[in-house]
Amino acid sequence: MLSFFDMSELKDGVTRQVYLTLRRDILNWRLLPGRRLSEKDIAGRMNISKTPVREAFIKLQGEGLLEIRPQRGTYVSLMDMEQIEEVRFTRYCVESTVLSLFISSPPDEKTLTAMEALLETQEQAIAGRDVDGFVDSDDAFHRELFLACGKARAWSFIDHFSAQYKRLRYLSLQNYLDFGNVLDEHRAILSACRRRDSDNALRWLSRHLNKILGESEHLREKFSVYIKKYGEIQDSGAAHTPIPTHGA
Amino acid sequence: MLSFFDMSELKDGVTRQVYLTLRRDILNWRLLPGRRLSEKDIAGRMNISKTPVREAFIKLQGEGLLEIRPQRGTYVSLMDMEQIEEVRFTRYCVESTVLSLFISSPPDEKTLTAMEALLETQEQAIAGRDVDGFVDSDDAFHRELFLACGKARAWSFIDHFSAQYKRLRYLSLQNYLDFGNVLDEHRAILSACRRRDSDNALRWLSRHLNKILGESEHLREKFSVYIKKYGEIQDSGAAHTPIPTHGA
DNA sequence: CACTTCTAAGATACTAACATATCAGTCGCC
DNA sequence: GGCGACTGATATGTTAGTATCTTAGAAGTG
Repeated sequence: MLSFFDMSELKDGVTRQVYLTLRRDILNWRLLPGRRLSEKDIAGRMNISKTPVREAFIKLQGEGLLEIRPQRGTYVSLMDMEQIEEVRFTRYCVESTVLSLFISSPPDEKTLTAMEALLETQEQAIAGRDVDGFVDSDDAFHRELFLACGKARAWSFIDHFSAQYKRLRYLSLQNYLDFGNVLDEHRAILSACRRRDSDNALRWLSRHLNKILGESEHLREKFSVYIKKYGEIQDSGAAHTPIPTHGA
Repeated sequence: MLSFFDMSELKDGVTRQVYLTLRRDILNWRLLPGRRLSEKDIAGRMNISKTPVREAFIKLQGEGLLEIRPQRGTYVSLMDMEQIEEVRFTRYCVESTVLSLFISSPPDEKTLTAMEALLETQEQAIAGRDVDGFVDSDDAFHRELFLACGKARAWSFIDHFSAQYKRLRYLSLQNYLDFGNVLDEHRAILSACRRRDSDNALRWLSRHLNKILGESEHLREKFSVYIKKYGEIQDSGAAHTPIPTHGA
């Protein structure tokens, strides 16, 4: 319940601290889509001036997490389901190729061991109902795959514009508590890699990345106020309505 | 020879103008890799204050075109060949899938016509030795493909982190004047699309995107001062040496 | 001469104040 | 009552100046 203006630590760069704090709380759903943010307000709460806040806003806008309307206001982005789908598509295009690469090259025992270790980390996160820890080890699992193929930067490209995707994943995990399924999918992918069974590895990866969209149909109704609508008037509606903050 | 502080127009957003001006001149090679930029200096030349310059710097850093060293200085990024290679890899993963999609779905005559029109635009650019115009229509050609498949955002993701790739392409075109080859490749891809010949379309796409790396071997020697070195001391060397500006 | 310390210039990081645009609500006119 | 102009509050956009950090080079020391 520590709200988004914690400021317990600010060693390097105030701008960076603001950025990290806001980013975490948006992905956490402590700051809900559509919520209005104000440079002045946040600067005041954090006892800093507006400029670092403003710069953090700009960075977050670049990741699609904030929408800055010039001279009007800044809002936490609504969930753009079309964008999330295209992130998934892009990611699948790249990651399936990386997975094939990994399997077709000589199996890298060190990487396989590291990935197994991450699965154990995930198990622990499940036991502790630690959504954040689970999400971190999920990312680390996939990242390992890219690193093993010398595609670290390709991962960081994907990671960079996956912010909205991650926000949906967080919601999905919180609501369906399907941690175990994700873990099973990881196990299946890894096991197929060990067997050098490319077909099955790709099948499981596809299922793994697609699942979030399958679930999104269920989420769509329940969380429709947080989802961006097309075809309606773009400048009003849900984005402007005050939304209960349930956390501050 | 109009240098990078032109300021002929500044209708909306000073920050945006600074951003666009700097971005153009970096991709143009009017601002060379390794060159030092100063907030104060640019602000002074443009008769504006430092903040908009600073914000433009941050955006350009996000695209990998600038390197901001806190409290030290801001430099035009050196060419990071490994990053460019991974951009190419990522792009090929996505674009080959999009191309397959385009061919396997019913052929979209409107799109094919539009792409043919773009080829004519390219021909004109070649006739006029207009590198910028050529590059623009090159991008437009590929973008059309993504739009036709409903993957506009996927294109914008790729486009966003392709800045360094584009800079290398500009150099390659200026030095090898192989406009015609690029045009031929586009024609081959389009013609394969018309014949719904997926294999050949993909082969030509692969050749098209790979070419830049083949050429980069030749460029590596001639332009080595502009290329990022790994394994050396990261905090000194070429990046700091004053480099002839040949334009301002 | 080799090495350390000091210093001043100049870079980004940040602050505080001002400029400009937007919008909801109100006033006044019909 | 209905409708358009005005206005105050407040948002971001921009400016100018201050603070802090880094570094090159001078000065001092063995």
